[in-house]
Amino acid sequence: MRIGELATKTGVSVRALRYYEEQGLLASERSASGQRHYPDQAADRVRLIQQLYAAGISSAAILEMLPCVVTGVASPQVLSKLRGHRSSVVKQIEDLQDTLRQLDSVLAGAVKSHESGVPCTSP
Amino acid sequence: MRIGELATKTGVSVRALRYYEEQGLLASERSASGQRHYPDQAADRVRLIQQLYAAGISSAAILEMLPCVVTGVASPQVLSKLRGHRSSVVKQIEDLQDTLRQLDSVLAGAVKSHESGVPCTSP
DNA sequence: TAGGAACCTGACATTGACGTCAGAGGTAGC
DNA sequence: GCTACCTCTGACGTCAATGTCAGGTTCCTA
Repeated sequence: MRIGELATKTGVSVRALRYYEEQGLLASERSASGQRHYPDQAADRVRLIQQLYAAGISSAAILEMLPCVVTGVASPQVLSKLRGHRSSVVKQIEDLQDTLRQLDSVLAGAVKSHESGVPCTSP
Repeated sequence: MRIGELATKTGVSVRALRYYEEQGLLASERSASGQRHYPDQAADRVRLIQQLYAAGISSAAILEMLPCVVTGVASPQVLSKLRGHRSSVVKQIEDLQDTLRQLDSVLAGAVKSHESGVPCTSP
């Protein structure tokens, strides 16, 4: 498929896809005229990339770990970096759960008292 | 306390604290010479701000919700925004848990096979 | 074969949360 | 009062993942 189709299929912009290629994260075959063509599995890879981005992992780090994620085989160095990312993701989850509790307590208190108190709107 | 102490106490840079004030997130008393002075509770507020930032909430949104988080009273509009942020945090957590599973499956596979296979190092 | 949609490269713009630097003034211990 | 450190404002720099625009080429359908 061409880049536009991949973009609509994955919900990622054309610009972002070209950026992924620029970063070495996503390969493409080129037609004689220079247009990019992708196999079907490219969509999965794009989703994987997005997922790793969402975990706060940089493109350089993704580049490093991507082949391992695909092949399932990693050198010890890459392995330890993966473990590092893993624990950072775990910490992010814990922090977010903390935040969730904060928000929940605010929501609980606010819902109870928003009729009687002085509601705050804009600063 | 002065800004340097607050910075070391919270692990947030002096620059960031001034930025928070610039955004209206953190107030300070000024001495006659113009230096910022903070009460002890400022440290808690800074931590709260950091927590909200970590949840991907923008400074404008934090500014809006901060008084409510402190007082526990919110207007219906702010309340619905808070709910919106809540669900976005929930989604972030779910996404990160997905990523965690991905990383774990990679790690499991890689640990098993990193002696026999062709390890991938740098691209 | 015409014309509009899709694509190309290249380059500059954007956004948010700071980093950093300059030049000047404040604070505190001795 | 000296000295070392702290703080001030203001302004420009950074970084990463895109957005956007320009000027040109390619594809597809009627």
